Amino acid sequence: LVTYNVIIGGLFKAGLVDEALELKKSMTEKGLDPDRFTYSILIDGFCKNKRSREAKSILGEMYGVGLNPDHVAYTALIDGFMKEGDTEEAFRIKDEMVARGIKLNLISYNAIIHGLCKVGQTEKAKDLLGEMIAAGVRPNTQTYTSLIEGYIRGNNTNEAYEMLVEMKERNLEPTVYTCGAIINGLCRAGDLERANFVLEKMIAGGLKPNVVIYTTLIRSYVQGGKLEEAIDIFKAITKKGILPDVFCYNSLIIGLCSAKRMEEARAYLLEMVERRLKPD
RNA sequence: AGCUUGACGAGUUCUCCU
Repeated sequence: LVTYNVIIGGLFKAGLVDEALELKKSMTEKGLDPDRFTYSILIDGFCKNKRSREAKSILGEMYGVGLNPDHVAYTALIDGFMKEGDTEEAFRIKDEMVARGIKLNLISYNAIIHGLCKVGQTEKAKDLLGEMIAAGVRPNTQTYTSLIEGYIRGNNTNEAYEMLVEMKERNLEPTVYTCGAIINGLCRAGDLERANFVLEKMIAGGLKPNVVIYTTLIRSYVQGGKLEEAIDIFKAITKKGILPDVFCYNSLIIGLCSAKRMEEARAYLLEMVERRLKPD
């Protein structure tokens, strides 16, 4: 049974939905009944393949065979609808879950909060933060990072800062992700000065900026027409041993191309191929 | 030394600026 579950999960991850369902059918034919894990894998599998509707019908099937979906099954489904942008349906599932006496945990709340922040409903996400705290579920760094990102994307710097403060009050330390979200927000607001300030702060605080952070800055310099600075960062990080990824190369190449510096752009293209990166 | 069948795992590029 465990073997089947693992393989079904693997097929879903590879996008082979039909094959996964085939395998589920054949296990039933062999007299092996899918268990609660199998069903959660199916639900999550459909969701990850953007087929949350079908995932929901699996939930019905579970009840049909007398298995009670647990918080994992419900959370997977909620996350699926959230990722498809159907927040209404996600909330209906959440209500159903609560009505059946299943409590939301940290992961469930994070899925909802992250989804809301992504679609710009950060205020509603903040309400859920309140709800989870009231329910005795402790938010973690990831919870606050989602909220900070949401506020910063909505140009609500004050609220974003407020979240950062609240996070620290709970003894939660910002991570590279948190700083990345903040730097990205500042860059998009055109405030490179403060973005660099945050960068300094994070280094001073013992966090190591990664390619993602530097790509954010490179892109921002490129957009601001400061191509030389962008190239400098690129060279500096390569020297530090940080390997530029496709995103990073693309950002720089875009800058060079718009400045009609095609020779250099071509050189970077060759360099990325040499590094076994696949230009997209 | 081994994150050991299932859920959030978060931040960065482009698609001619909608």
